[in-house]
Amino acid sequence: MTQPDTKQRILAIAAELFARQGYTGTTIADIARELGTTTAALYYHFPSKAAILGGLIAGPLVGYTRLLDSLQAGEVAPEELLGAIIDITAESADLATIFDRDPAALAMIDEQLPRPSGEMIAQTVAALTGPDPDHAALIRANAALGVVKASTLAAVRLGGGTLSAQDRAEVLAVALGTLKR
Amino acid sequence: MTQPDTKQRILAIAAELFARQGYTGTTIADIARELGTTTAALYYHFPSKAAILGGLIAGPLVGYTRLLDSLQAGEVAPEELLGAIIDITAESADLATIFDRDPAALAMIDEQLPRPSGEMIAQTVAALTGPDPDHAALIRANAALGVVKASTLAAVRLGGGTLSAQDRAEVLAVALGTLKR
DNA sequence: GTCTATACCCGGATAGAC
DNA sequence: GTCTATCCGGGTATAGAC
Repeated sequence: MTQPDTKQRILAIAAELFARQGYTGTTIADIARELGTTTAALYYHFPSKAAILGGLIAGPLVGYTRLLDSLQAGEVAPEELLGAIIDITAESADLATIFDRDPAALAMIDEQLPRPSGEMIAQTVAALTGPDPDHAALIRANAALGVVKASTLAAVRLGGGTLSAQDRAEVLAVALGTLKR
Repeated sequence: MTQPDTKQRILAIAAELFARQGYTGTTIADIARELGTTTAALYYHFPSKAAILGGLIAGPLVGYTRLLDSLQAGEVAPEELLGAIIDITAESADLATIFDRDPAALAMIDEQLPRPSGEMIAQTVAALTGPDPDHAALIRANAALGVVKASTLAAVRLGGGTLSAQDRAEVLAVALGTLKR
């Protein structure tokens, strides 16, 4: 009930501004203004701008990492995998938008990640294609991820910030459809 | 046969660097270094960095504008429309990547466009859904465009820079599949 | 924890000689 | 058409008082 601490407020403000204006397009001064303080005050809570972004991804990242680890363990049905990615995307739509739109931001924190982002994507594609994929299989796996990203974000926008169960089912059905010939 | 004039070389270099590092992530100095001159020399050929980007889009833009105008005229089958977009995307894959990844770049030249980019996209979606679309139709139209973007670029990458007829057919089939329930 | 003030750097752009 | 030199603005980050 109490006012969330300053650190959390900063993260909330940053999430919104980064999503709206992009990471590089948002200045420390922008965040400070919204926060009602000066830029110097920000540096008491975070050592750098990159650290703020790092604080934003920390949460969703563990979820996605866990998901990828479960791929290692055994077979995961595409339905389950895509569904999970849809949920992660919807829950952190702001964040997905940031990285979708600002590769510089991604490059900036790529080294801080447990695994480089490119590897995580490759791993996801591999899980969707199965072993020894041909061109068509790769195209379809990429299509499925493209669908998930594009239409989940579109659906969240249409739903005013949330993904309805109906829309989720629709997105999932479409994404699964791309995998089948 | 002769060495392409400097203006064209600059555009070629910029296209590659913008695609690799993003628009904001590429400096005038980067381009000049690759060109083998200084930054000042660049400004003899182009009045600004934005003008270089403007020079890059000029070509593909007329193609896409023509396509949208043909939508106005009469009915265009989704197959034809999506096929055309696939071709435009493949032909200017670098460019597509730039705008895919750097909305700041898009905003920067949005005013120079004959129509704002958002309007062009809305028009494209509308052509795919038909009149009075419901949520599902909108999701599927966005999915189709997401497929076209993501998997055309993936296929071009796989093909070492070109889109084979086979891959084109595959992408188109997948994209069309998302529109049907 | 927050302020004022400022250092520092980097990127875009210009002036003017050659 | 290209150079050297430089300006200018903005953005990150720091120093040190309060």
